Amino acid sequence: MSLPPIDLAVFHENGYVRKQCRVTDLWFWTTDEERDTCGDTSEDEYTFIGAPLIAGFDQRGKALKDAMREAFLGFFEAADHTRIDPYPVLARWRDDIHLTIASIADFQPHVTSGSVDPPANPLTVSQPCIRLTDVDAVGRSGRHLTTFEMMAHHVFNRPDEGLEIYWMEACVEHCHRMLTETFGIDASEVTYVENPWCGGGNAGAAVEVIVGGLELATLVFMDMEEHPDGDVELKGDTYRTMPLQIIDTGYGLERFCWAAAGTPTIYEAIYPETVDWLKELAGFDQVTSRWPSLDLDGLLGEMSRLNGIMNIEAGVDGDQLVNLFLSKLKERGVELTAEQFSSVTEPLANIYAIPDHLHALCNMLGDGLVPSNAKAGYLARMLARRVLRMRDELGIDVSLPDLAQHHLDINLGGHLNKQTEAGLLTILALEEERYAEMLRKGTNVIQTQLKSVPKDSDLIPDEHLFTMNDSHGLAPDMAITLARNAGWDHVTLRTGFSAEMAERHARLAKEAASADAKAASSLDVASLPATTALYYDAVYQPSFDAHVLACLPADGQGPEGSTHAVVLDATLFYPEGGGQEADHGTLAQAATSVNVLDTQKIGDVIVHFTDQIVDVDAPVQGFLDWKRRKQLMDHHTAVHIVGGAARRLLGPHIFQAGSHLSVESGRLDITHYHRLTRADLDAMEDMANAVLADVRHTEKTELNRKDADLIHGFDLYQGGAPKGDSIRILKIAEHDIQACGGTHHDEPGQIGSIRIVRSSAVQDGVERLHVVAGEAALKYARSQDALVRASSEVFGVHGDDLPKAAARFFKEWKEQRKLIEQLESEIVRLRTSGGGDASTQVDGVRVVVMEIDGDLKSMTTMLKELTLDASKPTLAVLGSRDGGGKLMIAATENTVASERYNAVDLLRSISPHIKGGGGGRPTFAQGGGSHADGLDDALDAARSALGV
RNA sequence: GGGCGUGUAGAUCAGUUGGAAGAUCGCUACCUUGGCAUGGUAGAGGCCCCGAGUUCAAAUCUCGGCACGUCCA
Repeated sequence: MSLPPIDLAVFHENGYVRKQCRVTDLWFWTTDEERDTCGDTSEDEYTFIGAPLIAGFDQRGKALKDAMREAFLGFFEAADHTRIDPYPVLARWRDDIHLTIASIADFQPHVTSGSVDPPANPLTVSQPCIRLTDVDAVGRSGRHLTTFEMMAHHVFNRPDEGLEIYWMEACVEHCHRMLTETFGIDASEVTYVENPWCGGGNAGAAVEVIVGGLELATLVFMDMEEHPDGDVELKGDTYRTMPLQIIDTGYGLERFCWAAAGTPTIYEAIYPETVDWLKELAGFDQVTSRWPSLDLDGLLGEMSRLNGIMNIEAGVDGDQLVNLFLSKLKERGVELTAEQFSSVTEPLANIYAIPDHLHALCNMLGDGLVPSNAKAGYLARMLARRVLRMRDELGIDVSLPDLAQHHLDINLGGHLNKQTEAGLLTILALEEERYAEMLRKGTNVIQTQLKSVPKDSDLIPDEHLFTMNDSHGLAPDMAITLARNAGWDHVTLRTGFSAEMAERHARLAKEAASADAKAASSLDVASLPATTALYYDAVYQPSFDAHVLACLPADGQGPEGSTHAVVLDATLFYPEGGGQEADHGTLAQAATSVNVLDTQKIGDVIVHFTDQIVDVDAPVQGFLDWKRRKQLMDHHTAVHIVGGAARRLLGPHIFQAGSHLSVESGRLDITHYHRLTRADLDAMEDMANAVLADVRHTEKTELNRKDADLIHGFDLYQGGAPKGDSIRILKIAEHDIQACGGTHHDEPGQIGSIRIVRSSAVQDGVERLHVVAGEAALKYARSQDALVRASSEVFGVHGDDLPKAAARFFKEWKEQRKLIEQLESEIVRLRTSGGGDASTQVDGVRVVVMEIDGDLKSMTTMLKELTLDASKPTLAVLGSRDGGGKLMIAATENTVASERYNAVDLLRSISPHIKGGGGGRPTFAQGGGSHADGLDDALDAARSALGV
């Protein structure tokens, strides 16, 4: 079964009729009886270019957006909706996406699943969103943006519970009234297209709102969920109705602005100042003077109308598209060459994309994101690099921080959510440095990569281009430019290469995704009741009484040595989670006591892995390994305190990127754009210890998610998105407030002391702090002392003098090593000059056969001394008893010595005496063996072979 | 999270099949010059990132670690 028609009173009352589109086959509503296309097809051109459809909005840029947003939100407020503040563009409350891609993303997954109440109902919001899927089309299509505001009105109905605020009829009525009354759009310009929506496991009827050939909004009526027994089929999946009915609307703020401005592209409507500024900097008007006959305005007008019907998406082949454009333009009486076309469109595409990318970048960094080579941070770096590349292509000499400063002032009114302006500019300056460094290295990479490619070649082999892109960050077009500069004058980029590379990446990603399928726990505890967690309310209690509900065979699930999985009605044992390791201890029954080796949470049930069986349906007494628990708590609370110190000292971009708490130490990963110095660590350590002294009590509260978000905001979710609808919050005075499910001290002073041992790099943009606290801090200090003591005993100095002594010994070691080399070669000189016993003349060649002390390295030094002087043709055979016997033979190159003797042959003939082998070049051979006592025989064999 | 790449002189980088550690710039001294720019000659400067393994022999091959870079999700 498919969905029934959307037949609403609001359509009939406003003179709409239902028709089927002859292009897309979709059903749509229109006031025009004659109309046979739905408005959003390859035959519907934009009608608003140069002829705005929305009157009364004469502003441009930020002022236009502000006025438009206010008109929208004001309309829905007047219609009893509550206006809520937008959420961050970084979706920190979710673990499935990095960026907020739609207004409904604010409420997923907890509100849309029904487990948490929405902040208001019905509500209206204008949510800044970022989508990077079509990043390549931005600037070129005239309408694509990576960042936009999705204006919306949302309703969450629960008809089963009698909560029905409004559904399709009222929703479309609101929409229609707003379009025609608030924005004065003629109803004849508006078509409503029925096009069901599905995604992410949900589906529902939906209406697309098309105005002037442009999709201004989508109204989704989400009331179904994917289910095998569902009776509605959409795009191959079956769905059934669900208890929650959600209205998910999305109105494109920037598209409303465009329809009101009627500019050739959307970018001129929302970023006019930046577009003009960049045009001036890039000298765009020179393009016009280059071809005086070219009607630039006419061309741009036709192009933007064409953009409405042409499908410019990422991955479309560039050359094909140009040809298509040229032929379409020709049909419309605009004739120009491919060269003229690209010299107009290429710079414009960059000029349009730069403000868009800067907007996304400022919003992301503004939310406290740190650029990185992985995860969300990489998205920011990619955008920054795209801006820099486009800037360089335009030949504009303005730094990235200056571009951002301009954008911040003009298009954002100086507003950043969290990050400071100085912080933003610092981060961008660093990104520009990295980019410049990458380009500089690129020139070297080109040389090594293309060594095997002839200079007159037309094409660079694909493999080289892939490597340059994937491993060195040089995009194919950039690699071509660099190659041309480096002397490969004729190389060009093969048509369709970029598309192939994207495919290749997609394929690799798919393979990687299909490769990891993790086995879930096989223990079946789903039928057991949720275990009552005692560890939050009684953090200092070491023992408890409980009742055994189940004792299952461990079945290889637990740690080594565990035989059974025990479930109790309540427990004080903390199961591993939130980076904190599990509690250990014992369970005692009458006469027996078993060890708890691990504790895990499976669903709502806490499982104790034990080394023996316990009686089921019987009382039990549990005892924690209190020393272990206390140490884990020391580290956990300490890590919160250190995290707070980092945020206060380093800036608002510090977020927790992960943590691990064990008995030995605590690890805290924080986002930061610099490597940390010891001075940074010392400052944090001082502040952390001051907190121990100053803060008497921590505050632990439990709030439902809605209130937690409202009261504390999203900085709460440092350690990732919590799962349930109830949030535990740990507050350490004003120093640090976080959602955390771990066990914590009531009194920070219990920790004693905190040491930040060192920092290391996890990935670019993430620093790992190694922390020891309490007993572990003491242990650490002792082990450090022991190191110093042991080392200073070796040198025979006092611990304070250790660095000086080590430096002196290292320096002397180097000097003496040099001296030994000199002396060794001096010995050789003495033993071989002036007719010493080791040296014999044979027909004009000095033949040296001698045993020396030393390894291969010092032997080569001596051989050099002997054979590198061309005025003294020499054949030298050196032997050493080092490591089973070494032999080394060399002849002075390009002399009678090298003509007469072959070092390799000679070596092979004598090396059996030391039970070894060897090889090398005819003038230089070396080898070794395993029988040092045979060295004399080997050297004698050499002497007799040489006749000396 | 996955893939790929790179760690060699103070700096930037070469280093072929495992077989004698190199270039350019910089540094020091000397020569050339009235002085400077420049030019010339000579020299100093290396735990070839760290640790194991294979081998007669490892900067080079294998494994592990550390640090950095890059692409993708």
